[in-house]
Amino acid sequence: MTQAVDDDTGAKEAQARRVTNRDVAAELALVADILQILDANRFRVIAFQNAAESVRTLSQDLHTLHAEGKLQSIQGVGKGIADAIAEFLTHGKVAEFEELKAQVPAGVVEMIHVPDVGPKTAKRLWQELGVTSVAELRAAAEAGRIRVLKGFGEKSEQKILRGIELAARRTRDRTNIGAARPLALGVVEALRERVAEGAIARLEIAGSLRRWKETIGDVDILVVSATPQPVMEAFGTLPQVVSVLGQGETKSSIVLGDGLRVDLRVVEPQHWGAALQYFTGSKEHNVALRELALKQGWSLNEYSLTATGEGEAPTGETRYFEEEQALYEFLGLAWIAPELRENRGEIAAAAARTLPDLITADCIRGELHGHSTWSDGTASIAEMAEAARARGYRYWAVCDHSTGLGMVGGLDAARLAAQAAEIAELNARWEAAGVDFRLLRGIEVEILSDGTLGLPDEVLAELDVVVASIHSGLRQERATITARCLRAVRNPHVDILGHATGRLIGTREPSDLDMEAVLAACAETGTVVEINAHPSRLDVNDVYARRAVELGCKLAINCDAHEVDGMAVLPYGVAVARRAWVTAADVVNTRSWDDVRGLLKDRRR
DNA sequence: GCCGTTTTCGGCCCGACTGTTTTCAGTCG
Repeated sequence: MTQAVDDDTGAKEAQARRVTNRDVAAELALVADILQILDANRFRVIAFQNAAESVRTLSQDLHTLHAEGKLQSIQGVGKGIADAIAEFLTHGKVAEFEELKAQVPAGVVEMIHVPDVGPKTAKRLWQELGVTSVAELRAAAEAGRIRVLKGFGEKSEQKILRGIELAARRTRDRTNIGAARPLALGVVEALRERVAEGAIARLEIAGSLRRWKETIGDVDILVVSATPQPVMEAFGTLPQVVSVLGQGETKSSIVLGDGLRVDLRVVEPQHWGAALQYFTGSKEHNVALRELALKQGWSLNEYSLTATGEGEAPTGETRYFEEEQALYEFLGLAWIAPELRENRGEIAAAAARTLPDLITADCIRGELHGHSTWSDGTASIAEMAEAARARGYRYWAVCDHSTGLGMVGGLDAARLAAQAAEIAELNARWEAAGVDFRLLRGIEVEILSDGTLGLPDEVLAELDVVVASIHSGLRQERATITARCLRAVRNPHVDILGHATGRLIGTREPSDLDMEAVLAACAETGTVVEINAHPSRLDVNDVYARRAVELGCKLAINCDAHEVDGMAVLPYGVAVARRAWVTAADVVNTRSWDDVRGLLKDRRR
């Protein structure tokens, strides 16, 4: 359809079409920062922060919701913010926000992202010293110009310089879980080695790592110890430590070499349940839980419940919980798995006893996407199969790249036939030996730029499993890449849509796909949606996986292994599924191959 | 600015640590 563009309205609207959920979330967060510096009502600030977070984790596209007049259905978005979002979507900016931005230099907003510099500090340094950027902040601190201000001293300057240093050290705000988890486990191991036998009675990694969030802000370690002091000292002097941010009687913070911050908290045994709950979060879950407690007449903190006098218990009565589950039960809730604690309906479900029976890693009976030296893998098919068997799998699909992905020397029909002979030979050997394991013939077929596939249909039809993925042209415009993806999904031979958005966490943005349309098409055609378990991908993510199941899709959790150790990432994929409220029944590769085959699209084999 | 098995108005979670103070504000989680 073509339309005359007779003024700049059309151009603006064309530009506005490129506004993404992420853009809106960033804008709302920026407004929250500015409002903080301007010392606005703190609840107004929180409202913008909440709205930003809701938009950021939204599964549906804002443009769609706007067109349907449903912006206010987003949690934390009322009339005011809905109107602002609508204005941003159509015009690319919001008049009211532009006025706010004009009041505070962008560099001052950046300053509040320096650790230990908050809105109050940034505002004073800006207004009293004329500091308007992080660079100027560093210069002022180095020149000793900050200590002259009332309430600041030499240590304040050092703290600011250290904050700038730490901010520069970390390449991004959050660390990928695939990097953070081994680092955290290493800290725990080193800590245990350096304290006396029995000094640590209980220990758990809490925080976003316990919730298996895809990126980790910092690591929270919770400990019960009769002798906290030596534990604290050992923690502060671990070999991994590059900086000690603080050390008190019950709380210490350190920074590791790559900038990851680790907090250690020591609590008494009777506080364990409340403390573990508290430090596991999320903040949003905790706020909702405390509100629920207040309605029942109890104030909740990291130690206990204390009666407010509003309920039946006398004011000041205190309840302690040695286990987390007892705390949840006291509030009338089933225990909630950490992965669900994001305030996405889990508290209501726990109250109604309708929480899902979440999938676990040992439910996985085989995988439907992995590579070998036939394309860009580092191990032979036989080696990969042995690794799969060692993990207790009953089947593993050899899905090397097809032609159409130049750099990895993908398989054409002839090489695929040659590969089939190798697979058949291995399968025959196991069958003769009575081994309950089989390799599946598969392909990771390239979705070409127009939505056609890297191999012809008649070749795909012979295979057990066809995974279709996009590896290039990821930056195509929304309508183009969506149509391309839909065409592949509608191919009757495509069983699984591989790593749909193509994102690489922290380094490559997801494609601008209309995921609602893609997932709906997967549901309609019976195309299985992959959760790619590689921690740099985790694609689809928890939000889309949950939406996929809501729309009626089946999922597959695949490691996309390129080496024998590549199957070790399975827990990350399972965690995405758990965060998406997924049960074993939603995931095809929790079943035997005979059952999986019946669920796949192409039934002509 | 948002929101409602207390409410369309009046709430909106709670504590540790730090640095600079002589009682607390700021920051963070």
